Amino acid sequence: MFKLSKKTEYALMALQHIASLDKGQVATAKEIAENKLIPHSLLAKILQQLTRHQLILSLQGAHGGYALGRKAEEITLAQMIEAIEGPIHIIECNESRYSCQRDDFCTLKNSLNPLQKQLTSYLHSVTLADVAAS
Amino acid sequence: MFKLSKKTEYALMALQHIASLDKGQVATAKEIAENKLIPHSLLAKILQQLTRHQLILSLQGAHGGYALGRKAEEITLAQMIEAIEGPIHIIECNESRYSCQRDDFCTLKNSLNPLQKQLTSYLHSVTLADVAAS
DNA sequence: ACAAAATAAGACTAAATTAGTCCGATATAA
DNA sequence: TTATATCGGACTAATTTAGTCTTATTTTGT
Ligand code: FES
Ligand code: FES
Repeated sequence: MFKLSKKTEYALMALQHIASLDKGQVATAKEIAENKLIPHSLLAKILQQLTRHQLILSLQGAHGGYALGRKAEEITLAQMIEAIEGPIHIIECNESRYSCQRDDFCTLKNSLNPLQKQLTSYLHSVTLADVAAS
Repeated sequence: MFKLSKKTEYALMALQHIASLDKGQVATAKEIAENKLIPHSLLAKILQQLTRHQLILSLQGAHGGYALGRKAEEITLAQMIEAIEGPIHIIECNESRYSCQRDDFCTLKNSLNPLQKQLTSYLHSVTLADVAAS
C-alpha cells in the first residue's frame, strides 16, 4: 500500500504536539496519548524511536518527558517518516541489501526512478515547522 | 510502508511488456510470467484486474491473450497503481468511508494534504508511454 | 531511604494485509 | 472435440503492522 503506517501517523501527531510546546516545557507520553487518542504503550515505543533518531530528546525520571531535539525548521518530513519506517523506497529492489533475480533484465527500477526522486526531494523540503503550521 | 506492493510491481511489468507489442499482437499470461519471472496464477489474477479496469483488453480462448485497452499515452501511472491497490490516500483518514474518532480535533489530515496533492498530481502526469520508454 | 512518576528495552500476541495457490467454468481456434 | 486461453472465486501461507506486557532504570520530592 502506498500509505503511511499508523505508527507513522502517531509519530507525526506527537511531533506536532511537542512542537507546539513553549520553550523549556516537556510533554509526557501519557499527556500526548490522551490528547491525541493514541494507545499509551504504543506511543511510548514510537517516542523512544524518535529519541534514538534524535528528532526529540527525552528527560527521564519524574517530571520527565519529551522536547524537540532541534528547531522545527530543521526536522524534515523525510526524517520523521524514515525514523519510523526506515529508508523510503518506492520499490523493494531499490533497497541496497536486496538482491533481485530480475536485476539484469528489469526495466522497472529505472522507470520508477523519477517518481522516487520526485517524492524524496519533496519529503526533504517539508519541515516540521510547515507540518505544525496547518 | 510507503512502497508499492509486489502485485503492483507485477502489474507495471506486465503493462510494460504489453505496451511493447506490435499492433495486433497479444501476449498471454504465460508468456509474460515466464519473461518477467512472475508466478503464473498470480499474474493471471492481476491481468484480470487490469482488464476489469479497462487498462488492457483480453481475448479469450485459444490464441487469446492481452493487448492495451487504449494508447499508452492515455494510461496514467495513477490508473495503473489504483487498478491494483485502490484509491491512493497517504493517510487512512482521507478515505471517504473511514470515520475517525479524531476527526474534530485532528490537524494531521490538513497538514499532509499538500503531500497528497503533490503525489497524485505527479502520478496523473506520468503515462505508460513514459514508463515503457526507459 | 524511599515512593512516585517517568522513560528504556525487549519479548510477546493479535490482527490485518499481502502473496500466492488451486479449482471449476467459460470461451475460442483448429 | 481437444487444446489453449481467460474468468472468478475460495482458499492458504507468509509477512507486516498494531498493540500489549513486563522488568529495569532514571529522576524528583518527601
Ligand atoms: S524487480 Fe528487481 S530489479 Fe526490478
Ligand atoms: S487521524 Fe483521523 S482525522 Fe486525523
